[in-house]
Amino acid sequence: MGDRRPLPPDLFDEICPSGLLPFRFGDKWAALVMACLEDGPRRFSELRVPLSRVTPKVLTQSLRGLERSGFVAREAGEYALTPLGRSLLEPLRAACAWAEEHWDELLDAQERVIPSPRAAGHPPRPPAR
Amino acid sequence: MGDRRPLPPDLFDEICPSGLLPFRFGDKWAALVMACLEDGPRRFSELRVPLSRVTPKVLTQSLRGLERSGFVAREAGEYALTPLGRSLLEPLRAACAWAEEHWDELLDAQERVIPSPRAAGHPPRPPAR
DNA sequence: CAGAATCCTGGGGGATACTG
DNA sequence: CAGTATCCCCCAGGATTCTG
Repeated sequence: MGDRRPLPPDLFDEICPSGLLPFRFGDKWAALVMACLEDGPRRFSELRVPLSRVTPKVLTQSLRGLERSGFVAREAGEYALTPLGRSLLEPLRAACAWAEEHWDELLDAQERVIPSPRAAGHPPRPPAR
Repeated sequence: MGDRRPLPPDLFDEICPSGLLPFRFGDKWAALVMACLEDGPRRFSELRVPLSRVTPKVLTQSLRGLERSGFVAREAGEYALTPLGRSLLEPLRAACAWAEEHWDELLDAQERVIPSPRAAGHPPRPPAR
């Protein structure tokens, strides 16, 4: 590892903590929506199929957010990835690959519930896909 | 692009939307904390230097969250990345690299504020580092 | 079909103050 | 120094209902 110099106070001085940083990008469903648009434009109703657990309002919100960020464009009722959005798929894939690769470690960590405040949380959802 | 087959309804069937997926991982400051631990273990007060805008309570929260996820371990007042946490730095880096590479496009999108509900948001923070 | 309007709730996360 | 304890506010995001 490095040299253990003290951390400079201005390391993140004016940085918006995770504003434009694509970790923690978009809202809860954004990543999934992006994935759905991978193969080409989709209409609202098409998106609702795999995202059946998302209410239309929330899906709309998510899409509007992605539009505002410039990742998705809507044209004639069709949602499509912009070039920028498509380029974002790359780091997204990397992240997914990482998750699959470390899936069991992630679940392990979930198990050995460290004394969390609100304990007795959700039972870990079974993996899928 | 692909074949435009309809999206299968079970595409994300049992998936926790972005639960274990490292996009949208942790809380607001998690990524920054991880970055601070890159060069080796740090004590609470060391972390507070670059994260001066984060209150101790919130920083603690963030650290506890990272512990519970198995990304950070605390030992004798020192916080350090676990192997799992360290491995997460890779996709994180990829994401950061992407952000830097598309910085101007990201800002552009921010500018041309598409008719958002609560308009007149924050002025875009200037980039740093 | 493609949303918009309305209502409601949890908890993320900031400010401030206090403690072992 | 390394956190807790309180208080509080906002808003993501879900349920439900209504509309062009």
